[in-house]
Amino acid sequence: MMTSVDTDLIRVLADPLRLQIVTLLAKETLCTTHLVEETGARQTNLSNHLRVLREAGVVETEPCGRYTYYKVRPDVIASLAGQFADLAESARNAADNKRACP
Amino acid sequence: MMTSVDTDLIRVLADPLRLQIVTLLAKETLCTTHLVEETGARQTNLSNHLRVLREAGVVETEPCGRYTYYKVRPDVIASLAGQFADLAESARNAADNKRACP
DNA sequence: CTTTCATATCAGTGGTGGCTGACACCACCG
DNA sequence: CGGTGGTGTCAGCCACCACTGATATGAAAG
Repeated sequence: MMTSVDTDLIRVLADPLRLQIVTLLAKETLCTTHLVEETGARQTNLSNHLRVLREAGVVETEPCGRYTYYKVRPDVIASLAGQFADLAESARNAADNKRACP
Repeated sequence: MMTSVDTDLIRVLADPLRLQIVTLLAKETLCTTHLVEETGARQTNLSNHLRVLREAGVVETEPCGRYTYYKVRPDVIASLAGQFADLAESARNAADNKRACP
């Protein structure tokens, strides 16, 4: 039981556009051009967010000619899911574990 | 397979202090005074964050005399864990699902 | 080699959100 | 009842982050 969630990772995913990117990449591997079409955001904006996701280890790149493909790393997302699952499990057990009034 | 995560809920948990509050409350039910001692933050600051957590449905209050006890709602955290688990599952299946270059 | 296109990087800027101090409210206790 | 202590609310300030435009890089096409 760890009951400690990686704050930095959550902060990375807390942005609407970044979460949309991850959701899209979770369905299929895409390159930046596809993401521009899907999200409607500017290329520069997407590139910045992709850099954040890359540095956080959420996505990984795969050059293909002059295109760059992005894919999510499932283990990172699964790890986060596990951390929240542990937190929920801990919360269930702590329901009647109440500290006395001071 | 939903593959859509609640952005607002993540944004609520993306704050370090709020996540610390949730982590503490996942271990035992506490009142505001305890949280002030544990986190070292000002009472006003904590009250503001607790309001955000309350409005997001992450925690619920239980008045006890002139104290107010807070506890986390495990099902909310569990739901979030499930959403991330679905996302990770979707990402695993999408590993070789690559869209053609434009 | 030059052009073109995809992508990344950088500096500047505006808006959102967190922290704080002052104040209001409510429950206990003398 | 009045005092005390716990808690919530509000307005203001400040910092951080997302978005943008300009620019650099790098690879294919002609």
